Amino acid sequence: MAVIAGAWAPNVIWHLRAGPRRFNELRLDIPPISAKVLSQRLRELEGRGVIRRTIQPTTPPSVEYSLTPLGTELLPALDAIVEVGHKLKARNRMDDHPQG
Amino acid sequence: MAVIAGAWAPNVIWHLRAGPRRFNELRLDIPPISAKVLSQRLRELEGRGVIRRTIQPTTPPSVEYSLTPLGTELLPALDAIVEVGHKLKARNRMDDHPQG
DNA sequence: CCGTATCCGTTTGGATACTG
DNA sequence: CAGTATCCAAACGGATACGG
Repeated sequence: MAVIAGAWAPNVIWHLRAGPRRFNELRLDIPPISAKVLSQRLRELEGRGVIRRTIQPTTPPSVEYSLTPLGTELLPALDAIVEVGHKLKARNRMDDHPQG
Repeated sequence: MAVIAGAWAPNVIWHLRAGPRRFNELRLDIPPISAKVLSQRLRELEGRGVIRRTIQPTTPPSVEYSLTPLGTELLPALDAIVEVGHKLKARNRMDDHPQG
């Protein structure tokens, strides 16, 4: 499970699902994340082979992060967990307010 | 993701996949887990609706933990994550030892 | 724009001892 | 057997300041 460990790691993976994103784009995608933590997570996920870091030779240069093929395999799993979470929340609301 | 948060939570879920287990059985299933943490995780997972706690009126009485239907839905997701982890480990070994 | 370094409060989990 | 209470060290993440 270490592969998705750390605060915001699943969010980072999730926001890369549609294609490459830059550092500051990810910061805006995941509002309350700090630069420090985003940087840490990106480096960890890169070290584990979940994401790839690419420096684009544009003017000005920019850095892009994207999922590796293996990283992409995590998406359905994260989806499934989130969906169970939603069902659980709905059920717990019903327990508290039986008319819901 | 809070649904699987906390140390050993995925292991607890995993070891309930084949049916109910008792407290001390889970302790032995997950060797380095402490009673305190196992107790905490069981209580959290129960509170979230992932597992169910049942007191068996046997002699002596025993306590059994089992997955709820929603908890069972987490198994394929955990499987998928673990499998990606295995592939990642294999790939990283190859990177370090190109003949592997 | 893309980060890193430092400080610092909070949370976590382990060890141990104890209870019904 | 099935936990709970307490103490403690380590890890974590946030805020801030700073560098390439």
